[in-house]
Amino acid sequence: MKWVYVEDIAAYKDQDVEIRGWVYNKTSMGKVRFILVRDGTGIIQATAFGKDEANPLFARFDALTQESSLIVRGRVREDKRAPGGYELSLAEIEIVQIAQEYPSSPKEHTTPFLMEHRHLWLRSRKQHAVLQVRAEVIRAIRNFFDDRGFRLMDTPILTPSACEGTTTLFETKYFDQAAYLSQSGQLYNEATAAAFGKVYCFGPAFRAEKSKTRRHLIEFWMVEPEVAFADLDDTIALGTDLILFIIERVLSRRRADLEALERDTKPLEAVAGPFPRYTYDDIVPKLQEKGSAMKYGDDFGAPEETILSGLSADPVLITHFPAAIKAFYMQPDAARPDLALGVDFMAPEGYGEIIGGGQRIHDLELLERRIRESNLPREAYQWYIDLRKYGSCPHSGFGLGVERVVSWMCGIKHIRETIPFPRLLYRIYP
RNA sequence: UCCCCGGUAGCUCAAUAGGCAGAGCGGUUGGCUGUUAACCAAUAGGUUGGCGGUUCGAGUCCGUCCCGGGGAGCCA
Repeated sequence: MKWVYVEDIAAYKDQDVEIRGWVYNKTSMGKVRFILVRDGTGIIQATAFGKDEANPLFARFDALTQESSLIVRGRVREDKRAPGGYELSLAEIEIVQIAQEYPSSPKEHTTPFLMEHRHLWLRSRKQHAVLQVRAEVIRAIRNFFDDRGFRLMDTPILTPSACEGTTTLFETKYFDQAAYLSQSGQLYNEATAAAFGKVYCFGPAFRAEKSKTRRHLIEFWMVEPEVAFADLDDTIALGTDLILFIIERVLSRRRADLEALERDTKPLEAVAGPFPRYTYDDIVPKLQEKGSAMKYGDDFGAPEETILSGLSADPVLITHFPAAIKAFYMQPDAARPDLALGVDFMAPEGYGEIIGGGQRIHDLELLERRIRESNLPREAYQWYIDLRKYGSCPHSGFGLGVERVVSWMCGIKHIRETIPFPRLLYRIYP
């Protein structure tokens, strides 16, 4: 008998098939029995009628517990009463393992309990839907760059020096020396971009910050493109195209998952581009008008992100930040050297910053000066400085946080549900 | 790191003013031919997060520690 998956079941109407999976739930009415069988791709109801105690089918049915693994065989039948439109008329149950008493029921649970059982929580409908969307977002990102001639250049996770402040880095041993878990592949991207023109890296980033918010993970995934000879406007255009592409893919391919999450898709459908664009100088008075207490020269806090989120149905772009609050490698504006040619993309609906990027310094002397002013160890950056000696050119790129985009697509409140095993400030288990 | 909240049965929660620790779900047993978190009946299930204190008596009050949750700050 053919082993099939629930997501393909419609193709097997009125045929005998085999499904391998787990008991999502079961119920019995005396002479009619139902098993909701979950196989990883979907859930189908298997039904059996009768009350023949000699029939091993019924004895096996009775033995099943929640999340027991099993193989069911039977005929696929169209039935309007069944969710999904199809159910399986049971001919045979083969028990693979009887699950011990399952710690969670299909009823309500608190966040600490669910997080403690994250390895099992993944089996539930909503978590399944979120992670399907995540997989789609990642696939969309890879397709987007691969189809546009970008080369995937993996950057190291173990790095020899602090790229930014050491307080935000995880330190580990590298034989006899110290090493740090990468916060970003960007500096290495600048090297590969000079070798391949258009590159991207895609991997985990680690931050040892004691951030305890719904928008931060200690370990998160980031895609970072870098393009040689591209300026700030080029990188804004690229980021805009990427976001529109991701939304289109999720809407066209994961609509059923968005429905399972009760995500109102209208705000996603409304995102069109080009995205509204403000300079830092323009946006600060606007924020102050709307009640923000920030002063010129401050970075955005949570209240500012909320106001920015409400300005448009599209993501809102902020450019030309004061150089003092941005990273050392940001290219200053030619006309206003106190401003950096950086851009932040703020997602609508309160999902915060999803892209941060900009143009990098390509002038040797300027970069050396900025490294000195930032009190960074010159030796550690020698290779990075070299890039400005040998065929330097203007270049730009950005980083997009995968989990924040997935949160936004799914319309879920907390970023911890957008990755199978979130690393949080007070949680590293499971 | 700071502010706020919480920890009682496997889970979700009750327990007047300090006075016998309970219910629903889940488990088990039985019943029921269309259930979707079924329903009906019965039944088992407890070191009230740890330590110390006040009291005739502490789940409840006090101290302290631990573990979580919400928010702020921090945050290429």
